[in-house]
Amino acid sequence: MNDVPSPTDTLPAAAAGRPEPAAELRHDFRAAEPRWQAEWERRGCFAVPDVPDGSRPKYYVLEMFPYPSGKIHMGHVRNYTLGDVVARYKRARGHQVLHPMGWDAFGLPAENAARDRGVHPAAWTYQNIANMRAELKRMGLSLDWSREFATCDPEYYGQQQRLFVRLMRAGLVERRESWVNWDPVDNTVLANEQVIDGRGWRSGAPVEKKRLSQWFFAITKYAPALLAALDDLPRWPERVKTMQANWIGRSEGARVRFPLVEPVAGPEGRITEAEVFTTRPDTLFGMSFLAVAPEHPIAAAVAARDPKAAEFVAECRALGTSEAAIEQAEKRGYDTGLRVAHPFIEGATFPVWIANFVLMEYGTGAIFACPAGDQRDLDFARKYGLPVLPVVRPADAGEDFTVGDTAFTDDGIAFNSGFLDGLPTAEAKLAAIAKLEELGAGTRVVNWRLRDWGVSRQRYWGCPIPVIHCDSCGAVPVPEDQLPVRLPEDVDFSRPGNPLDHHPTWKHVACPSCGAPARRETDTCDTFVDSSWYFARFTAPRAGEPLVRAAADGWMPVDQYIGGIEHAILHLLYSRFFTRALHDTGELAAEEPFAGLFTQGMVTHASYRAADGRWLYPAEVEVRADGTAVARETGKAVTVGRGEKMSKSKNNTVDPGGIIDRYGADTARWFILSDNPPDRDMEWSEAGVAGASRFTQRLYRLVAGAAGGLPAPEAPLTAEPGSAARKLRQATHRTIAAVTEALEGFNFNVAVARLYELTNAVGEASGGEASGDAAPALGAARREALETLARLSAPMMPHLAEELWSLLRPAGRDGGAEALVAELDWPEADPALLAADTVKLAVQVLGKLRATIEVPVGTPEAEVLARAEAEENVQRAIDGRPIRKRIHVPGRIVNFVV
RNA sequence: GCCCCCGUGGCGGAACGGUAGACGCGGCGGACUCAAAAUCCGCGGCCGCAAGGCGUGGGAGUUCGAGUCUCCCCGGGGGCACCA
Repeated sequence: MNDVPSPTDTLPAAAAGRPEPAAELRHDFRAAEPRWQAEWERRGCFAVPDVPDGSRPKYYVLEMFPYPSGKIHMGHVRNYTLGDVVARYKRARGHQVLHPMGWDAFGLPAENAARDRGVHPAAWTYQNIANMRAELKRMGLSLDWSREFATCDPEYYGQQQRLFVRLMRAGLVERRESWVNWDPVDNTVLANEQVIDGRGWRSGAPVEKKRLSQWFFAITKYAPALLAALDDLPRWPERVKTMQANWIGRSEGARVRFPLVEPVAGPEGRITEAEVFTTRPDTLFGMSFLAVAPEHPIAAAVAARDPKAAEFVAECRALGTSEAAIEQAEKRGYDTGLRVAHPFIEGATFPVWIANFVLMEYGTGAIFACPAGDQRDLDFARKYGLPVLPVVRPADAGEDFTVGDTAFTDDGIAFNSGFLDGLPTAEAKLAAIAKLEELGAGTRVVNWRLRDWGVSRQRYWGCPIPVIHCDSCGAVPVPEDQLPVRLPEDVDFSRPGNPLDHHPTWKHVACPSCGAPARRETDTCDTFVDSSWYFARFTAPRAGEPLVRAAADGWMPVDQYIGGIEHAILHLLYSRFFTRALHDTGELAAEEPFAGLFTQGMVTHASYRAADGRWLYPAEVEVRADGTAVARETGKAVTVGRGEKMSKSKNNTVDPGGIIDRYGADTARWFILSDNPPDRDMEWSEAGVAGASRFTQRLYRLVAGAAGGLPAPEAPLTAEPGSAARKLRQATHRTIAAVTEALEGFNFNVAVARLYELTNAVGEASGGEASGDAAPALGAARREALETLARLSAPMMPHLAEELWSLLRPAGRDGGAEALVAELDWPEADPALLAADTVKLAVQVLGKLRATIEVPVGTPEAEVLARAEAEENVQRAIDGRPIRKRIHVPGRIVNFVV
């Protein structure tokens, strides 16, 4: 990688031809890191049983498992470092910690590799996994690797097929024909969640509408539960919950039936009425027209007999998916000539239009329009000269209230509305619904934006849907004793379309039910299905059943889940649904998969773009002192982008492997944690890593230089009040408390800062060496401080922590009996040492700082106030005025009000 | 358009309603060195010689006291979006 300086100036210094001062005081991470990784492995520090044994409270830490693209990137490093801090900390706090790793291994890139390079998807995927596993292992993560699996293992997807047929039997999987989002580049269907701004989430191609037979998971059955349960997830970020709530999209209103004055012949029989969904039944008296979506059966019925209508519908469909339509969003309509009767106004009828702004997917695909109360309806009415009758006025407006080009959409008072006149909006809604129900013209309903989850994908490299289509028996689930339905290995990727469908023999099978010739389902599952239950599978990854109750119920839910915000909706919502479905089919007890969720920020890096649009590598650019930059080759100015997400296309990636080669895993981990709060985007910088590296060396030197001269570990910790030893002990114990609090709150950057402070304090305490009786006490205090540093930094820099610990407790070196830091409990802060002996108080006059005084803790208030008042600056600020009030917050502040 | 989050030194960022800027990066000065690197020591919000004054996007408010709480505005980021 070009922006990683060459390794010639790296450690050890001797390699670069420099003198190597005090070699024994240089931390050689290249030797130490693999050594400690091997020792953790040898001692089985991170392995746990399938069923938590109850000796300690369980804690399940999980990071979103990676897609095996071939190399780990900095986002992975950040993700897994954050998780490892939590895992190691919780382990030290006495929990039995499950911390597994696996691979989200199905997906289109493997098929693309097969097509472009002639490698089989399985070979490509497993090779990538091998590469990435080796990279991850170098990070020193405290993982139970014995639980590793890939979703493309037949042992995994076979169990998933088992779940599929069980969910099918439970009525949670359905096959039906529907309009689907078709990605013309990837040649497959996309879920609604995978369409972003009208384009496929992977290919970026404009999505087309197609009508196909598809498999659906009945996520809508869980819409109310998925929404309500968000309130019971206190350890989830608010914004993720908000995004999910918006996506589920609950709205209260009414369904209203409008009888057609003359019924029409639709494609599936006579249509006698139009049903609409509305959230504003209180505005029914302001109705101007009724509008249906171009895909609505009434539109189809009209189009069948009216060529102009047919033309309009065809135009809408063509435009419906193009970019232009999405951006322009011009409201257009066609008057069908049909009319509907009004439920409240005897004898009144209104025209029925086909309108391009009405969505077939939402509500009933038809609306009644009250232009005075809805901007879109108003725009439409003005364009086509339809009437506009205001029926809701602002509370402070009179009966003469009118609407111009802006609809009044707020709540107000009903008028021009018969029996609703004078009612505030909330009451008017209730009254209108009551009347509709009384007349049999409508009902109160709750409408949901969420659609069922279409999981069929016309791809090869995915979990085959375990169904067989039989002409007489229909869609028959594959019997469980015939699972897994394995992917065939001899497939042709050169032809477009679904390779499974092209396979000469694979799909031809006998019907499991009647034995007649039948066809295998050739669609595979959306890969989001694979990631919707992997967290539960980790609890018993080799079992012959999808889940083992004792294991799943023992470990689930995941106590702390960590990953990127980009999965706020898709993966997290699907997993929540799947967990509920598995709960309802008796597979596990948990109803929610993730009790705690943490969303990390991106890793960004500066980027450089030349005037011709080419992205330059950092090495091709000269950055000037004022922050501007020029291309080395041409001398022309380049645009400097601060903090852009690392991306190969922008040439601003940094390869984690190179960083670990040069600085070691601990330095990379430490920098990533220290830079900023983990939920924000962080900017990767060479200077920052170098600074982190300096600290690891400094800490090592501090411990290695002191270790030989320290008293034995058993030496008594005694320290006279006011002595240097006591001050150091207080700093140590305050650091324990502060780091603990910071780790609990995910404020890892603050934990790092506290460790810097303690390191500084130990360095200072060794400056003026104590003499006589004080020397042993200070020595013991220094041992305590250094041992504490090793133990508190272990979650973040686990290898260095072991190295330091082994210097301080040499019995553990090279496989000795001494415990490793990874096996130790978390240090306890001694409450008696948390408070200093004296405290500095700020003295304010009228809230402005005028002096600080230092008083012994516990000084009587009267004495504190007297000393504060006596300060010269305080007297000057008071300026002879009488003091009206004296405020004293012990240990914090004194404020005089004059 | 609706909803959410965020605005603090040159930079990343600290701060139970209680001394704003901890800690780090960069910078400056010094020591060591023939010199450099590494290391160590010191300085460091702004204005001012100083005394002092001003400072957490802007404006009001609550409070003895506001970066923190309330309201309005400005700016940045994100999510949803012809959602009836």
